[in-house]
Parts: sequence; C-alpha cells; structure tokens
Amino acid sequence: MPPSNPHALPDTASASDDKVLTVVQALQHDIVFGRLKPRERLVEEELSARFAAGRHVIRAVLEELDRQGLVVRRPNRGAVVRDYSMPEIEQLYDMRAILQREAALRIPLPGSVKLVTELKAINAEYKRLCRTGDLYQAAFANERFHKVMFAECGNPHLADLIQQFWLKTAAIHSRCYGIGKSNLAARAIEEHKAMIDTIARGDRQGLAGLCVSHMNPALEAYRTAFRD
Amino acid sequence: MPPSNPHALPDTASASDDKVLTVVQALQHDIVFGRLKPRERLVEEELSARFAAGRHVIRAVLEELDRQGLVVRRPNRGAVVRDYSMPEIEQLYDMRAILQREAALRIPLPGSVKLVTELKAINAEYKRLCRTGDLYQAAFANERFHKVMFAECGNPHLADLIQQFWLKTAAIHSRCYGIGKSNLAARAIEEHKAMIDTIARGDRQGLAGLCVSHMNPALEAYRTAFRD
DNA sequence: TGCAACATGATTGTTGACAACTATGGCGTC
DNA sequence: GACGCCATAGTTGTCAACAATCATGTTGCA
Repeated sequence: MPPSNPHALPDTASASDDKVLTVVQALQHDIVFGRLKPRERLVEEELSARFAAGRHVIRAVLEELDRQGLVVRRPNRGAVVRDYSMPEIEQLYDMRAILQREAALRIPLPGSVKLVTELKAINAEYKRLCRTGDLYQAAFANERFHKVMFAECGNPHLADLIQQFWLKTAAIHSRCYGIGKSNLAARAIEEHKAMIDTIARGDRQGLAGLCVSHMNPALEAYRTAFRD
Repeated sequence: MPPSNPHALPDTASASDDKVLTVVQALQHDIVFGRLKPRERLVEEELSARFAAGRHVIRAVLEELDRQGLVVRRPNRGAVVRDYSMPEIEQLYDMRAILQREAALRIPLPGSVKLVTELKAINAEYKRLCRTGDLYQAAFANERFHKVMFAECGNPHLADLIQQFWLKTAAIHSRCYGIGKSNLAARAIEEHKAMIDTIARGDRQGLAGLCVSHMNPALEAYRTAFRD
C-alpha cells in the first residue's frame, strides 16, 4: 500500500535551476575575491540587469546567499554583503576545525595512488599560479585541493559542510589582506605537501592534525587584523 | 583603509519573511509526523490554496525544503517528499554523531542549576505527554530537550546543524514505525535523565558518549525496518 | 496485438505591472 | 537654528496572467 519503497533516492541528481546556480556562484566569487565589499548593497534590479535574469531568479539567489551566510537580508530593505565580527569568525573556524578533523579521520588511508597523484598535480598547479602571480586562479586551485581531499571522506554531507564553511571564512579574506599574500601561500604549499605525505604514508593522526593546523595562519591573520 | 568596522553584525535579527517561515515549519511538521508520506507530491497551487499564500511564497518554501533535504525538486516536474535510502540514513546519523559529540564537548560543565532544572522540567513534561499518549506534543518536548541542551555548546552554527540533521532523520520516522513507539520513548526518558546527571556532575566524557549512543535505538530500528 | 506518434490536461517557469514599505531631503513651525 | 512633519524617490513584496514543459491517455499504423 505505501508506495514508499526503501533505498530509493528518486532519479536524477538534484538542485534547482542552472541559472540560479550560475548567478549564485558568480556572486560568491565576487564576495570571496572582494569585488563586493562587506556592507555593500545588492539591489535586485541591478543584478537582474547584470545577469540578464528575471528578478525572481535574483530573489532566489539572494535567499540562497542569505542561507549561506554571505549576505544579510532585511525585510523591505534589501540585501547587503555580510560583515562578520571577530567572535563570529572564531566560531566559523571552530566549525571548520571540527568538520575537517572528522573528515580527515574518515579518509581511507593510505590514499590511492590516483588520489595522491591528483593532489600533487593540483598543488603543483597552485604553486605555479602563485609564482606567476595569478592569485585569482590560484585561489581556485587551492579550493580544488581541499575539495578533492575532503571528498574522500565518504560522507557527502560532511564534504558539503566543509565547503560551506570554507566559503564563509573565505568571504572575509578580502578586507584583511590580499588574497594569497605570498608568504601565506608559500606556507600553504608546504603544508599541502605534508598532507599528501601523510595520506600516502597512512599517518591518520598526522593528517588530522594538519587539517586543523592548516587553518592557523589565516585565523591568526584575522586576529591581528581585528586588533584595534 | 577598509571601511569594514569589526565586530559588526548589522542590526536586527535575521531571516526572510514570517509567512515563508510559517509555511516551512508547517510542512516540516507534516513531513516529520508522516502526514505527508515519502514520494508524495507537493503541488504549488494546492499549497497556495491551503496556506492562503501566493505561489511565489510557496515556491520559496519549496526551495527552502529542498535545501534542507526534506523534499526533492525536479525541473518542471514539481516537488516530492524525499525518500532516503539506507546508506544515506547511515550518513545522516554519522553526521549527527559527529556534531552532537562535539557539541557535548563544548557545553560548560558542570551545567548551571538553571539549565539542569530546565532540562528536568522538559523531560518531565515529555514523560507526562508520552503517558497520556499525546505523541504529537511529546515529539515537540523531545525536540525542545535537545535544542536547549545543545544550544549550550556556545556555537550557534553547531547548534543549528544539529537541529538540521535531526530534522532530516526525523522525517524518516513516519515510514518505519509510529512516532514515539512506547518502549523507545521510555528508554529515551531514562537516557535524558542520565544526560542531565552527567551535566550536573560535570562528567564530560560520559555526556559525550550519551549524546552519541542516544541515537542508537532509532538507528537500529531503521536498520531492521530496511532489512528486506 | 504491440508500438510509436500525437493530442490533451496538469503543473511549473516567466514576465510585467502594481502595491507596500523604507529612507532621504525639503519645508514649515516653534 | 533645531526639531518634526510631509512629499518624493528608490526598492522590495505581491499578484495575476501567460508561456513552456512534462505526464498521460488515445489514436493510427504495422
């Protein structure tokens, strides 16, 4: 009688429209890379014109960004880019520490040669982009490194959350220091190498520790930047 | 230089419309309590009539429920109540274990007398409602117990995520066994008491363990229900 | 009889205009 | 000169009608 057959997951993948997703990602990048500054207003009609999309699409986009914590929407007053306070930033990094540590504990170790070679390739690309000064593309490579690594944890919810919280903290970068300030990037490259090494060797505790301590430089940069 | 003044968080609270939130919560309850069964269709016009809301409101509601993982939306084909597979349920409980354990580790111990008395009161109310057979209200009391306890962890993101994942797994209850099958409820009441005891005594590891093992009965019920 | 193309009904996606609300600047009064 | 009121512009919230798409049942043909 109940049409509910177990182990189901209806059919195709998921998600809403392509158009909404496209605009969401575009604005995510604008915020993360500082093209949109904290407190800056996001007017529906302007966005509608810019992306050649209906205002209802923009509306859905702003709701999504609100949910993601990148913008704040106030009734009848529009949306502005969110501005996190220092205690909130600490909370965000606390969440990242929780999630990344647990993800590290779930990655099958030692990692497959396919995974290790892929991570090495991405990190090499990251290094190259940092040297050539293409900080925009470098940030993408850096994001991809962590995405690929944490996707291995086997739990898509966990991987998604890590991505979500990374986005929230990344959105703060723009106002504290330039994206990929070179000494931080150099340090990140070495830490990535260390992570790859622990994955290849099967050093679980080492990997877990690195996945947490890897965030310290950025967090410390925030702390000093907020000291006023 | 950056106009970004620190510790900010603009002004009022948050969130989108009241109307959207109301309808979202109503449908959440319908799904959690099995009034809406998995695979059941959610037609925009019907909901629009039922809640006396514009279809754009309903649209926003369905997007929110999709994001929360309670419904699945397919382009041009509408929304249906989501039907989780057993591997997915395992993943959801894995997430709950991670989050609840970490929350337990962050609750200030020993808990204040105010907290302890509040939890005792809620659990007593839960017990009373289970005895009188008001399973609907009992479920609310149960939810409130965990909400109050985990809110103490000090990180709103963590508390929110726990609530979110609780909702996802609660939505599965309806097709496996009646809400609050009495022996499970009786066991839950005792486990709540044990939790309160560890909070009052300041037994951190005990509390963390209980916050994880507390989910076992329900998870086991799912496992047996899915065995076919 | 079985299959495929088609017509129809139901539902979602889109558009544009209108209403409601908020903020800002000017005006008058004290 | 300062305060409060009001008008106006700018922006979001709401609504109803229309177009596009998908599911279903029917018909025609092999």
